[in-house]
Amino acid sequence: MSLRHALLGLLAEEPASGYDLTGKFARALQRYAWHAKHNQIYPELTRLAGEGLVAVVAEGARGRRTYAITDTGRAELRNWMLHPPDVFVVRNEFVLRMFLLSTLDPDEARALLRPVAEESARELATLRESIDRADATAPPTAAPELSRLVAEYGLRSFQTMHDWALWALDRIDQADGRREP
Amino acid sequence: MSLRHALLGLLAEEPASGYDLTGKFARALQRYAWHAKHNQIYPELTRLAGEGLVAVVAEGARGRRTYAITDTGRAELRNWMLHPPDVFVVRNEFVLRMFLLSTLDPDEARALLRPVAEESARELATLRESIDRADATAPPTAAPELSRLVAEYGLRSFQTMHDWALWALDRIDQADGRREP
DNA sequence: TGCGTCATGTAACGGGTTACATGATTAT
DNA sequence: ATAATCATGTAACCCGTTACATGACGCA
Repeated sequence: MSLRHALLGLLAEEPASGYDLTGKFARALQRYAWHAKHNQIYPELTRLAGEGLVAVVAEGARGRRTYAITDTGRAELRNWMLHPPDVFVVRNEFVLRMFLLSTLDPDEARALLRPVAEESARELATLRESIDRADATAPPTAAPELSRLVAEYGLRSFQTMHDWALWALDRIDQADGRREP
Repeated sequence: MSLRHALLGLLAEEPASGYDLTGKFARALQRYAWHAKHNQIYPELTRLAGEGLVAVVAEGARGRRTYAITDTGRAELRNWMLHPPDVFVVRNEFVLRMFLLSTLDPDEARALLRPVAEESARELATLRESIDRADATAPPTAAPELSRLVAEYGLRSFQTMHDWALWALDRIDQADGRREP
């Protein structure tokens, strides 16, 4: 059950409402870490509050409830972080599709790989920009910015995907006896 | 519903029993593409057979049933492959944990990153070995080996993870004002 | 004969998706 | 006024996990 720990983790940074958290998933987490929508987030927040892991710290307009993590919640999050499972279960539809590329013929494989090369380049540019912006605003002597680490991981992952897609396209061309200028 | 397409894809290569397919998931797919166990695979095969996408082509000892993909099944697989979704939903607990590294202090983050560096190195070595073995046995003028492509993707992904973990450890050390010899 | 592997299943439960549903506030 | 955004929820269904369950075959 990773959703609750994702929520606890986000609330450990700063208090937020279900709506805010939904936005954070959509903007930051869902591209490479975890995906959830409001209809899953709201009931889970209610459950977490019932268990005392989070608490409502403010109520605003339109029924908005701002949650904050409690000490119990922090302890639960810490415990979860410090005890990772031995093996991580992977379920990645993109990689599955790449795995099954061999069921297609070369032209079709190329048609699938080209958008991969393009989209990874776009993601890469977006991430690079937001990292550069963050690096520039933070003072150079700042405390260890641990959140910078995962951004770098994302960056490198998209770079890898991009390089690989270009390599794969090239290899298909060669095996196919064709050359592109 | 990717499981059925994973099964169709594996059966597109060669006929297999539920037991065989369970083994393929455990050995090949589950580390980076898709995960499923026998209790999910057997019922799905029954369903696929009911819909005419696969068919039993042999029955052996101990109730073993060998399935093969049908023309209908091939058409369904092809259609699925050629129509990828606009956005891929990602749910990766490992990356989520890296995302939440910033909720820990530097010593704890280091303790989590060290095994990452080690395990990715091991995975890398295993994959490299099996790729080299496959490259060596295949004739150099062989037809486009599309299945070689995803192996390369796995290789590069683990390399990226490894390099990143070492970089992250180093960066934490620096920010922490410490040096390791 | 007994252990390991091959081989297949069922049932209950929990997590995640799709679809449905409502209403307040703010900006134009 | 009215559209966009903010803000929260419920219910049915499907997929995946955990636990339970059984038995045949091959080898030492």
